[in-house]
Amino acid sequence: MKSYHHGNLKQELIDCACELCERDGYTKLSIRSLAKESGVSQTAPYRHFETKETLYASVATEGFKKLSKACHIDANKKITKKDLVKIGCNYIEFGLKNANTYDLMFGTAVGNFAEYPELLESANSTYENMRLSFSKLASDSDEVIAFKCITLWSMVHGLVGILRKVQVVGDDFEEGVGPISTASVIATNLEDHLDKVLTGLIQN
Amino acid sequence: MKSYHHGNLKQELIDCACELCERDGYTKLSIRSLAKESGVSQTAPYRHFETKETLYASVATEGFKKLSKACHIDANKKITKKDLVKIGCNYIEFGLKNANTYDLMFGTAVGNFAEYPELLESANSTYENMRLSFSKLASDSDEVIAFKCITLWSMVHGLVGILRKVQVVGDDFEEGVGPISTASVIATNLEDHLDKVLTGLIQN
DNA sequence: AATTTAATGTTAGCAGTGTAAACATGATAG
DNA sequence: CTATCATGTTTACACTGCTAACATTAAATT
Repeated sequence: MKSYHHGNLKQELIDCACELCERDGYTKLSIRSLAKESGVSQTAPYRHFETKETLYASVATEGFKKLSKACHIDANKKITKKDLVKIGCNYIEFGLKNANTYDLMFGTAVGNFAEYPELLESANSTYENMRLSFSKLASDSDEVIAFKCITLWSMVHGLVGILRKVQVVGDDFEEGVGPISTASVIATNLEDHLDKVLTGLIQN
Repeated sequence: MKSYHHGNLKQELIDCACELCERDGYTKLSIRSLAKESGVSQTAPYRHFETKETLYASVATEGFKKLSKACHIDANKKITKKDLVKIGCNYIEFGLKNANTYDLMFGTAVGNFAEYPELLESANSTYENMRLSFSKLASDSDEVIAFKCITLWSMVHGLVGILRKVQVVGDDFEEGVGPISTASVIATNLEDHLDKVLTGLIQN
């Protein structure tokens, strides 16, 4: 004897969308199938999400919260280079393990973050977290800190993209020198790799 | 008096798709609208592209050819660090100026490159180009060369992603330290930035 | 040269999508 | 108790990818 009003539809839709997005990719997600999954009429979701993009924004927001948590470091203790390497590793791990959600967060599915305050907030806070960690590593100027932060971010972001893509590019054309084996070497030695690059970054 | 057979439909569809993809993003592209644009019936494209993904693959292939050209360096002359910086800059410029096509090339729209030989070929050749340039810079082992190549690639790939994304994240929350202004500093000093990172990379 | 075959195009139609409009229900505020 | 408003439903439209059956014409075979 189900009641006319669902009671918790919005949250249930978001949760369900997060799962399906991660499982099948956001392109496979449809509002209608989502509604059916929650046992509700096809257009019920529109009472909670103006458009599909709004739903995407909610999923992306959840994603940034998780990413933020994965890259968070205890603010009290002293920060070392090793900690930043850890942050980078955790970031990459998140990107690889939540690849489909990551696409939603950094792709073009959500056009303008500014239209979704919660998304903007969660994305900015992810950045701010990383920035704070850098600020505790050395007594650089704010500009230098921000610069290093963006550099690390683009580095790990790029690695997520390339490590994923390379799996899909097919076999190596030369033994041990092709992109796949090289990428897998990097992937299995992520810490070393990030350490090297960070060392160069920090000392300049 | 148009004839029943178009004569050059496949190429015209690809050209048109490339334009529309770049203008509106590949998600806005539909086979039907593409057919209409070429003055042909809705299902005519299916004689040349098994599925929409096949069409995507063709557009992506064109993209890699252009990227390859943009990152190509005369094989005869001696290669210096400056040349590699130039390659990186050209890569990033391509990614920013052809953002929507770039999404198609590096996103998940085309699942498995191996299913599309031409795409695989053009993507691998882009990598191979970059690898060759590195091999002429110093007498490293093949493994080291490949490693440096993947590292540069992921670096510039990441910068493309972050530089684009940051435009969308909204205003800085602190004067001059937010991601936007920092990213724009990097963007307007790309050469310096890449030079710094490459220096660290090459010397280790 | 005539005829078969294969490539390329069309028509009709299915199942699925996002979304808007009009209406129904029921929780809550007055 | 009643009016309001958030939430859900029904219906409908225009669009999509794609398939099957059929039409036309270019190319290959006899």
